[in-house]
Amino acid sequence: MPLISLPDGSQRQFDQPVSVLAIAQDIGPGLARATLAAEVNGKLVDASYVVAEDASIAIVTPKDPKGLEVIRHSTAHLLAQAVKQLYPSAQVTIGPVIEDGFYYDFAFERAFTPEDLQAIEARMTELVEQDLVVSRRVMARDDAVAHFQAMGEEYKAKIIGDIPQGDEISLYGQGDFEDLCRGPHVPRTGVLGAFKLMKVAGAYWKGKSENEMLQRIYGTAWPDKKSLNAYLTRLAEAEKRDHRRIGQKLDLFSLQEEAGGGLVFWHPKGARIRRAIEDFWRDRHVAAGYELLYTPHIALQTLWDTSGHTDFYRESMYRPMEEDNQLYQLKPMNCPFHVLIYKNTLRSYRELPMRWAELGTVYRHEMSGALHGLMRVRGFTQDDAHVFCTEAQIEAEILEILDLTLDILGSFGFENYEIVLSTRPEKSVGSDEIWDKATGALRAALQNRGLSYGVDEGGGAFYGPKIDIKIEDAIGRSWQCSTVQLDFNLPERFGMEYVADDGSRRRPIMIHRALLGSLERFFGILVEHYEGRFPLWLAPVQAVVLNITDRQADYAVKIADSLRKQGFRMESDLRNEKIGYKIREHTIQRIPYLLVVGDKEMESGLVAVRTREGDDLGQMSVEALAQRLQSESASRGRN
RNA sequence: GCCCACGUAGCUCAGGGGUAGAGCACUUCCUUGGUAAGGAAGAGGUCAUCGGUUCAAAUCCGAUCGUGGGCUCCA
Repeated sequence: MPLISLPDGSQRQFDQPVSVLAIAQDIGPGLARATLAAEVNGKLVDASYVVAEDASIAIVTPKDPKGLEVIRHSTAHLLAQAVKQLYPSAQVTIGPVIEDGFYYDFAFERAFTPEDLQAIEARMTELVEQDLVVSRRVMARDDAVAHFQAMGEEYKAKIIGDIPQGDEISLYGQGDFEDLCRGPHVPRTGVLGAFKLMKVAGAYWKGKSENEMLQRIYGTAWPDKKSLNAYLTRLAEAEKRDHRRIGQKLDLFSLQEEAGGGLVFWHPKGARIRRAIEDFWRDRHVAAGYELLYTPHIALQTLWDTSGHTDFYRESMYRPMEEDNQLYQLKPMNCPFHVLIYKNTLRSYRELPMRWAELGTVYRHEMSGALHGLMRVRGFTQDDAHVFCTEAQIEAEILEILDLTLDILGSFGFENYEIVLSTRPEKSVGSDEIWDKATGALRAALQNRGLSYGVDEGGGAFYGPKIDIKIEDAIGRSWQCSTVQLDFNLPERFGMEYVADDGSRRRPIMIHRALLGSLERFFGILVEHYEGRFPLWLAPVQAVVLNITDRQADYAVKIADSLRKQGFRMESDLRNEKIGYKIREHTIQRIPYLLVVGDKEMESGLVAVRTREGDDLGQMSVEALAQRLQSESASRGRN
């Protein structure tokens, strides 16, 4: 006689055990049709699940995030069924739900082709039309192993072997296909349909590179066609913002095959933006009490032995080069160099904290397959800084760093952050006391500024806890750029000291921090964030003067020169082309202001101003325009 | 590093065992036109590199390099 409590607080009494579906039916036929699964006392179950006792129940429909997960998971099964029908020798492995969709890994003697994907997708659609009933059954563990082995599904058998003893082994069947699965699943294949197979890729069994390579098929699935199309549109939007594409069109940077992979060439326009970024970065750092350093690009390998990099980081370092019977190492990091400067003289507690920053270019031999536009490169410039301080100064220094970070990121239009505090991992150096104190200081600093943050327990580096800050871009993607890490290791390895007020020698705390991460990567993110429409203070060309006929050529040049002398980045386009053509071209180049000069402007001594958004601001004097540019530039796009 | 795909003019791409194609960009000429593409002509390519198969290779095969999507990695 189950008494069912619903989320709205209402209750329903049933004479005998009832299925979730029957309960939904009892509430309304519309709900029954939409029922995918249910949460019974907080546990996610199938629609066919029978409730025998009193319970609180929430029906899961496609509108529910959990419903969407069920749809994606069931679509993954649908994919597996279609693959097994078309390619019986393929073995199924795992098929989890991921962000925006799902994938399924198969062991198959060859790679799936795009044509295969089309065939599989078509078969999936047929299976949806057949509206197969999805049913669940439970099997004893040994029986299940034997069952899958008999079917030739070695991987499934292995997976069951890894399921803890005592756990229920459930199988889901639909038509001729049955798969090991925890569930839950949709009641019928007919409720699926808004899906698309996206791509094939290789993936290692269990994600380990020493294991065999499987064929992974990625797909996306949604409650309805409208959501699917919205998602596909979103993907197309993201592709339009691709920094590689925009970088090419706006002539910002390139990667050169003749130079090697992962090495960035900044073209004049990209370099202008970079300089604007760097100038701003330096000014803010000096204002925040940092000293700016320059250090070499190579150093004796023995330095990297001391720092421990040749032990921990060898595979990412370029091979050393030999000179004068000594090995020199291209630097993958700047830290040891800053440490050397620290150690150049005896330090007093009176000097601490010391804040040293450097735009330091480093080289890391990233795996060829990992390279990606500007986002993952082999030579890049870190906006690196190291703060050396006493234990007592940690919290105050972290506060300073957080303030500087949020100020700088905000200036680039990033106002939403996701902050994670990572604590001590199992393998680590340093005493319990220092870890507790340091982690507490990080936490206190975050709380002091009222910042909400997550905690990644055990996610810190072996040498100290850290705070990572992810920024959210214009289309909601998040990127990790900033990191603040405490380091108990390098000061130890290098024997760093300072003389305390009691005359004793103490070890300083070292804080590593980068705000932008790598200039190359941050630039790539900026390009995508602004879709190449850089705010005025960053725009490589802030305004271009366009003459209508040759008669105004001298006047156009005069206007451009005048503004250039006032510090604006100007161009003039005197080509013998129609004004419409020039406007189109420079609008596509995303130049913020187009200054049109014809006979009328020349006579009145004004310019006609048009923005890249297409707004006509009318005529104005050069002085008025300069003032406008000045204040817009100074605001950095903030109101 | 591993799996798959791709590499043709500055760019975007078509073609494909028998003398290399388009659009845009570029150059020259005509046009001097008021807010997103005026017209004509011309120039431009060892078809990524190296090797193999073939009477003949841009095309087929292999290796290398690079690019893309994943995996892995990312103190």
